Amino acid sequence: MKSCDSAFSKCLYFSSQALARKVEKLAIESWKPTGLSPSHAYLLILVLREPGLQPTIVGEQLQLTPSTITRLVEKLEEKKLVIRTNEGKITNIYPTPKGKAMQEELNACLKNFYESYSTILGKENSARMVTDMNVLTDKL
Amino acid sequence: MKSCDSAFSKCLYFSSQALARKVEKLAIESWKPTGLSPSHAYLLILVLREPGLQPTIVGEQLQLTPSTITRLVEKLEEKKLVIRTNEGKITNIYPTPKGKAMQEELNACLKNFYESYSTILGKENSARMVTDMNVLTDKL
DNA sequence: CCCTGTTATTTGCATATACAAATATTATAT
DNA sequence: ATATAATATTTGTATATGCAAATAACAGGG
Repeated sequence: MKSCDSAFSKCLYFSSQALARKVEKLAIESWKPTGLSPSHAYLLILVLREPGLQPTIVGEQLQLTPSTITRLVEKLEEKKLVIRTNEGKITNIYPTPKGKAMQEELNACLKNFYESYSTILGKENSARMVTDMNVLTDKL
Repeated sequence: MKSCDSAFSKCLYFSSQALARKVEKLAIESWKPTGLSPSHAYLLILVLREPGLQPTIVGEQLQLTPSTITRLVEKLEEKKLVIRTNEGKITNIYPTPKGKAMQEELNACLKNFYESYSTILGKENSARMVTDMNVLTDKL
């Protein structure tokens, strides 16, 4: 069934949830080669770009709560892709060598993911939607 | 932090997830008076409109998997808002009197929710986004 | 220098959701 | 009529996420 035919097709809750789930599925597929879920992958990309990043900052960047960040980092630590150091109340997250080794692959997957949806939706089309959605998010 | 300032603000995964979470929060707030989560509320609204609806149909309407529907219905059954009847492999979901009694309230919350986001985002603006998102979802 | 409030992070608990397998029923083909 | 395929639903299990409370560290005022 197409989502535009649903009884709630005019409802923002429905459309945003449905879209997010569809996109997530596509993302999971794109990141499968890395063995990471999308959110883990995004987190790792962040700390690869800026080693030593604090959980709070990561949370802001990914728009996730601190507790969620803790859980994500724990997983990445188990996989030996990042390490946490603790000084006072401040935690810093660094990529391990094993994590650094994934940089190329992660960027490739990010690109693949981007290609896959912009091929389906059209480059301008999807770019416009992305910025529009960000505007909505920031207004809410 | 604004989502348009995130490192991944150009990424559909990020934008759709962030938007969905924000909208969900707003929805939770809107449906709080009913004591139901948004998805439970939407399910109940559906079976109130069309008593006897089958889980499969509900799943299509809400774009959720059958197992999720089972779990949602279980909760609603615990709360005595719906009942399931079973004939062969077919299950029908009916609202109970207690469920029917909520109809007004549910519609009011639905309206409130709609008002709350269309006030923030503008009526045409949000309506356009909703249809655009549905188009994306159906293309993916 | 202590007390109090603020900030950073983690933990306990609860939730919605999905996938894959199990179960049960119905339809179809030979 | 029986075997096989298709369909509808449920169950077991795993996941990401959030809230509220706990913990820990730091900052400022008296």
